[in-house]
Amino acid sequence: MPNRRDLSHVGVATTRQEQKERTRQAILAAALELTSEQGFAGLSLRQVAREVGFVPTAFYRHFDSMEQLGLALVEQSFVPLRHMLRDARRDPATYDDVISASAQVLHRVVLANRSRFVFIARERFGGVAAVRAAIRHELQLFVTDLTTDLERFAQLQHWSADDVQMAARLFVNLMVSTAERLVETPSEAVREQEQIVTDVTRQMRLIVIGFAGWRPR
Amino acid sequence: MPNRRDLSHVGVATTRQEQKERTRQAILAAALELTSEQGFAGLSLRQVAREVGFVPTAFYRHFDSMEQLGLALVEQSFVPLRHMLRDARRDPATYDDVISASAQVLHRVVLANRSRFVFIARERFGGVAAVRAAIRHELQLFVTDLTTDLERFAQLQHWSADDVQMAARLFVNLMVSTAERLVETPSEAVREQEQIVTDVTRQMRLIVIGFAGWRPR
DNA sequence: TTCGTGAGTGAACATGTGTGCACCGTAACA
DNA sequence: TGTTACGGTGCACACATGTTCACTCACGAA
Repeated sequence: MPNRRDLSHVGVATTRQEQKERTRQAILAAALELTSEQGFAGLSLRQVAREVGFVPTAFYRHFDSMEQLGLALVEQSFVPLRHMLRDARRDPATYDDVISASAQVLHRVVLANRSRFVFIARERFGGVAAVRAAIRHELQLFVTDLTTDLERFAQLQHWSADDVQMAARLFVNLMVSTAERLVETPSEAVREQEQIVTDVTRQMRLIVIGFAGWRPR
Repeated sequence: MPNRRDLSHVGVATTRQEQKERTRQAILAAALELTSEQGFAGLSLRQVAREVGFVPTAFYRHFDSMEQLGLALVEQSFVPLRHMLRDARRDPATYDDVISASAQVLHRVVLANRSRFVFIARERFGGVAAVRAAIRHELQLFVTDLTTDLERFAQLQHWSADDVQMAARLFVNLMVSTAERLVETPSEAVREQEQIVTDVTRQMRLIVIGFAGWRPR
């Protein structure tokens, strides 16, 4: 029987698969860190290995290629965003406040996961086609989810399906643009960060006002 | 006296600076072409040289570094967009049609300058910091220009300066997002291209409807 | 206690890279 | 008609890169 208490060093409990998972996470973290400086396309396998404390060939024990790493990073980077939207749906805020609440939640999530959002923004149109496609797919999921959410709103009940999706896309675009704006503004610039939050609040409000006056054709 | 008719080969009139300008343009074109496949950060000086038909060191006769090339590409890529907006201002369309006219003009300009828009979209958050900054600056110029344009609209006369700029930013975001959408949709997919145009038309209309109901705080 | 599996090693390879340097040929000037 | 300035060449260098292969050695099952 294996002795799970025979630790190789202090502190970390180490079964074999735990260790593997841990270095996998280390690879993801290192790649995210390096990508935020130079972009994923300009990232080399050897750089990742060096950052992790690897020999280059050990990389292949975890990923077949850099492209696979990129896809894993997309997956990982969208997790906080998916959670944010899931929570928002689970706990439906009062109608009037939902706008400014959303803006502030977005702000908080972006700040707490800065490097992941940098990755998404940077690689959305970056050099690796497979990564681009994966990100586009994730964003499209948001559009369809939000479309079904919007269909429940009273004001939009008589809209055509096309129009509802158009509105959903407008919101998702706004979310993406805002996340990009937040990410390209240094987090110390508190004043400008707040300006972005009030901007997106007003922009959403402007759009919602538009809802009332919209007449489907 | 130099003999300008003594052409080195057929066809092209060749003064020295004309020739230099021509190869400079060739470099820009080659770089744009290659960037659309792999991103500027992953583009090497030698690749550019190979594509142009150069020896690598000749590159330095035209640009100090790849970074300088990147900045020149930004400058060049924004030209059609600047012209589009200049023309739009010069020839102010009738109020009601200005929206769908703008959408179609944007569509036309993006199609005619596809590779340039790919470059902007890709490098807006790409790996080269100086290039990112240059693109952000150009887009900020659009926001301030559009802000002064919007201030002339009757409906917005009583808005605060902040609100007008917020609205301008919403429009510029929409323009950028739409250009990105157009660019990531194959130009043969006529149906989807048209969907994008009608989407942006409706989205702008939705926002303008919001203008009417907006009450500054 | 034995032993296979598999994460990580280390050397080697062919190839790509940025840049320095001496060099050429000719357009543009005196 | 020289003479020069300069766009482009060719070679060299010291790197960095992806991938191969045979290897170690400890976990974890028997």
